[in-house]
Amino acid sequence: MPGKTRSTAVATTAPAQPRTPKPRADALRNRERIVTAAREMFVEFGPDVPLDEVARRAGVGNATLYRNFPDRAALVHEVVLAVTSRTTDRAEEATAEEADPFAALTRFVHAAADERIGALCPMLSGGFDKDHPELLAERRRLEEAVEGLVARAMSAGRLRTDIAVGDVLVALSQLTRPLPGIACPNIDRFTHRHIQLFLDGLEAPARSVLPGTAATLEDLRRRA
Amino acid sequence: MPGKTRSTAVATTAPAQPRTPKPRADALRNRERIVTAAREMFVEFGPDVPLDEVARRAGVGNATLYRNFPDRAALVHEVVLAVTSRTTDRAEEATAEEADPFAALTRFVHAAADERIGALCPMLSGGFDKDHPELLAERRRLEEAVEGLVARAMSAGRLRTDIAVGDVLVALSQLTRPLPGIACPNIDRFTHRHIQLFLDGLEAPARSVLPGTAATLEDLRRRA
Amino acid sequence: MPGKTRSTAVATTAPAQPRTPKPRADALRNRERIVTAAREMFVEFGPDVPLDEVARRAGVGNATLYRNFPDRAALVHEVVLAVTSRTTDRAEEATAEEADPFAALTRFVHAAADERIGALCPMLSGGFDKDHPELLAERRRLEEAVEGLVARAMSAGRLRTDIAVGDVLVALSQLTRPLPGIACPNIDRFTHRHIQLFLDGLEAPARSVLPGTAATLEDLRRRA
Amino acid sequence: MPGKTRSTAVATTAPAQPRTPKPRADALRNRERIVTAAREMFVEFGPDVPLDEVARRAGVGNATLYRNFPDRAALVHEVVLAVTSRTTDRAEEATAEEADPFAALTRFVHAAADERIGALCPMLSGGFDKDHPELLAERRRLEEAVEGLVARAMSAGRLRTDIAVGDVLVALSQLTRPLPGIACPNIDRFTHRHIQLFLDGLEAPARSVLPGTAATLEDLRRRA
DNA sequence: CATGAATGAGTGTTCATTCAT
DNA sequence: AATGAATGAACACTCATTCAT
Repeated sequence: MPGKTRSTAVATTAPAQPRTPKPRADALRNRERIVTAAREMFVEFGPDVPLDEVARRAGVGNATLYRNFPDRAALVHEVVLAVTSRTTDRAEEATAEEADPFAALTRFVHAAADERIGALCPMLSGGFDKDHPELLAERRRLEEAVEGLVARAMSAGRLRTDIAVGDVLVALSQLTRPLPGIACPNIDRFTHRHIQLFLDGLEAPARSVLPGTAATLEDLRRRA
Repeated sequence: MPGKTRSTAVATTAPAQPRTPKPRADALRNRERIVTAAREMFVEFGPDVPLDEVARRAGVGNATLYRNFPDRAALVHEVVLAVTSRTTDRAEEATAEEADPFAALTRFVHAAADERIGALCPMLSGGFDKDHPELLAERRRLEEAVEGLVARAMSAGRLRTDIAVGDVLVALSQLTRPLPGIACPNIDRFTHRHIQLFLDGLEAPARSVLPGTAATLEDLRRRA
Repeated sequence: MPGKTRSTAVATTAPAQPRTPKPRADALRNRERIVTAAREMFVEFGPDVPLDEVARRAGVGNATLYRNFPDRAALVHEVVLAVTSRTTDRAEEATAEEADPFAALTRFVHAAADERIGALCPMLSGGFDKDHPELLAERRRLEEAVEGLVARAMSAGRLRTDIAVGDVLVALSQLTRPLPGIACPNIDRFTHRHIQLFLDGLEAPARSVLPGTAATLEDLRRRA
Repeated sequence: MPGKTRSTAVATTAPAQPRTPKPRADALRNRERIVTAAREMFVEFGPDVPLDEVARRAGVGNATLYRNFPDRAALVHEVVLAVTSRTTDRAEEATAEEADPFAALTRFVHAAADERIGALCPMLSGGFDKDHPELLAERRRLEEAVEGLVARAMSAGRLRTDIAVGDVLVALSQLTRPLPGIACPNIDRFTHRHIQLFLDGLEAPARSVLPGTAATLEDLRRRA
């Protein structure tokens, strides 16, 4: 069921709240522009970009940004949510549209790179709540989707069996992680190569014995 | 000839220099402590740590740090140099001490991870001179050493032939790149797994056709 | 046409500029207060006063100062512009209102002292662009005005002919130059005496042969 | 009796002090070099030059400077003393060697400019004791010498009678005051012209009525 | 509701002065 | 006695966040 992209975060707690009269069209557009600008700039310059710059790129005043996201953590939260959601969409698409299980995994991995999943890494640093329920839910949705891809590929005997979804997602994130201040087009030239090499290493039969133990996404959260 | 670690930049090679009277023991020790502290903290918190914190960790006043390194760029420069040098040493050790070519490469890659080669990535962002002659020389030394490892493994038919030294070093750096604000021991639990998966993907015979073209270290420099 | 005081640099000449929406009243007032405070403090303590102190005297936060003037040079620039402009106004007033040519020059010279023209001297030292077009234009306006005063006095045979406008302005600036850290009222007690002595020396007929050659304002700029 | 230059400040209180064994030749030379360097750099860059730079120009370590002059005030004190003393020497020379009283005054004034008497102005700002007995004595010596020049020129009817020694010295100092950061040779091209104009204004008969009252050097001290 | 302006706290860097060799 | 190194306090400037229009 692909394409089930999350809607705005604040909107949906109770649908029948008379005190939030009307989310005014342009206000929503502003909010969206801010998130988009933030995602781009976090990718390009790291998660420490001056928020005033984000506001400028979004074409709004800085105070508008702060009205929508009370502090940097809130904005990071939203961007993480958005990237996770879009990545999950890619996983679901790959699941739905690729017949071959390993081809599905491969397609997802490269698509996730294009979604800048690597940008999540540096964003997880700062003091923002990685255990926020909303985030947890989204992460679980992602994990489930990728879990499906992994399980199917394993069942088909195409994937080595000593790895888990956490391994895929962490390595993938690291390999696609942007270098702050570096224009992205250039780095892409290499990342898809490296992702592919990594995929080749994931393929069955295993060519080595891996140290440590396979990782889930929750392991990752606990790492912090 | 392993272990040829670079000594400090200022250290006089010729003892008979009348104009550099005496490099005073404690001053050198201080300089060394600063570089060490900086390396640790750059790895742990990223290259934007307050220099005052670095000074505190090194146990010196902030001005002492500035006496030795006029600005942040100079300190980053020195740390990059140090990490590069130590990594090269590991490459030379592996070359000298491992008979099997692929085992040598494997040993080097894991050793480089322990040297935190990934810490170089975020350090390359800021405004510091990536083309400094000293750095260039050291980078060339590293490239040559790894080039040797790669060539030998290829000749032995153990390494796929559509990759180059740049692919190894970039992917390696990315995979071992620290998450700012995250204690390292935890991350290590995973990185060596992922490095190994990547190595498995490098092994001959190639399991896929790679997109793009193989990369040298100079390609990387030019990416910026 | 006296009294044509320069207005603020940003002030829009054409009222129909859609992209500079509204110069907000209080912001302009703040800007003006900063310039005034800076002028006073530069005169009193020299051009090296902590900008935080200037901000405090202006009754604004330091960041407000930096918002209006990105660095010290920008603030100096504005103050130099203001002092030059006000001095020019005095010259034009004297020209317009005094019938006797030498009386006009005399009046201007004493008025320029009261405008603290001497404060310009120390401000010309630091690294700020003395050739900025805006400054150049204003300096030319001043030079022209004083040139008029000098020429008229010379034509009337009241001024010795071996001097030029640069001599007047430089000597005047030097004689009225403030002593950093000294309250101004005291120094005034003497400066007008010395200015007068200098004027007496300027009067025709010349009582000596001057060394060197007469100076224009551009000579002065080139001195730096 | 010209040439009676003051000897070093600290040396001569009592010649037979057993606890100050021997002022070691090189130590004295160092002290002298420091004062000379300081005089030059105060003139060239103002009295705020980093003392480390002064030490470097003097060719000694910074600590040597601090051994001789416990703080900046002490160094300024010494330089003021030296300049005052040398200026006095010029006054005494002019008195002794010039027959014509006004020629003597003229010669002195130009000579004082060459001694950079103007450098005293900015040095009087900082927190240093202008009433130090040593300084007071030297200032009195200068005042007496110039008083003599002025009195003689007045008696001869060559000097207007509504001025005093303070007027001469203050205006002279101001007119020859260096612009920090500006090479001196250039400024000289103008100063001697302006001094001459001022002298012409001093000449009898007076061409105007001066405001305020004539000033002594002690008036100047009190200004602060 | 949206904005530009204001703010204070934080960081990089310099310098006068003291300390250890 | 002389030196290079060390230090903390000061200042310039930036940025997240709040306020007034």
